[in-house]
Amino acid sequence: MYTSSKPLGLSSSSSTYGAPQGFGSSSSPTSFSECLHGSMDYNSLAKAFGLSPSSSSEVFSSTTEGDQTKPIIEIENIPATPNSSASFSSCEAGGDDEKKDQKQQPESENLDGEECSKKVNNKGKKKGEKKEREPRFAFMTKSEVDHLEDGYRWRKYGQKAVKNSPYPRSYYRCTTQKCKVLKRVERSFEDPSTVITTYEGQHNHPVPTTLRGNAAAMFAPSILTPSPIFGGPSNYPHHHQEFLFQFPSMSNQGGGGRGATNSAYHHQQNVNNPLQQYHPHQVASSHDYGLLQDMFPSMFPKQEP
DNA sequence: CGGGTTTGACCTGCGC
DNA sequence: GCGCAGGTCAAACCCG
Repeated sequence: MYTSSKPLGLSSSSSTYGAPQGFGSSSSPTSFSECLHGSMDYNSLAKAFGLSPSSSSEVFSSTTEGDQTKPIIEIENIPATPNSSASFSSCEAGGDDEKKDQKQQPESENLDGEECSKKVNNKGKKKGEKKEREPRFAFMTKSEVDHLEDGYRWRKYGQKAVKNSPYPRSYYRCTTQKCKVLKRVERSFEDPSTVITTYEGQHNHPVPTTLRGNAAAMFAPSILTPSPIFGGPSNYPHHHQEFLFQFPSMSNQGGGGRGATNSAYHHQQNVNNPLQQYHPHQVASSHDYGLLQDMFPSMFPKQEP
């Protein structure tokens, strides 16, 4: 079981987030990647997944036992800092970080030469500048490889051993200039076959088209489009990945709470096409369905009256 | 040679 | 205040 026994401890005080467009404008994004690069703001994401911006870390997960397909995704809500207001406005995000940054500003300005070279952290930072924390969301993926192709190009900038885990955590940042999206990848110590990927921020550019192996085409559309990729050997030319959105508490919105798994959905469904788990006729209330229609029109077609 | 990875050092936040 | 753990930096290294 993939539960919240290992809280990811995500936190966020969002600031500049793109105008909420949601998933469902007429030019509906159809890929997970689009979600990542800013077609969807965090609030919409949170809302769509039944998350409350003011709630603490919520983890939703499940697995389908007894089948080769054991896809898991966790969408986590990243709350604003406890002391800040519940909104995700840019103003409120600034207040908190402001303090941090002043604190983060030692006497480096007086350092010269070699001394300065040791204070690597003070480079390019001036008083009053703040390090903005972007909203994050995380998901778990069954994969044999740590770094999942998501259509974007990433550059690894660090790796750290994780406490209580034999697996290190890797830190990536988008290689596109001016794109500040970060990504952390770690393997679950509870289930080594599960990779936990955390995205922070939104891409401000389209998915690169000239990727090695055309990963963008390979990965992105497959997430939200029911396709043979689920449940079959399939379109993954390079490695094996299994993937599934796990919508939290669709028919019990707000009742789940931290770490509550939507166990009502995670079994007895068509494991060969996990996406069908979330077919509206089966799981979603009308209200949720509306949200889902907005989010994933391809998955939740409009119902004729 | 340019771009990506590795890795040790450093910084910060947080709990005690 | 101290220690720990997470996060970031950047030099060194690797590779195509």
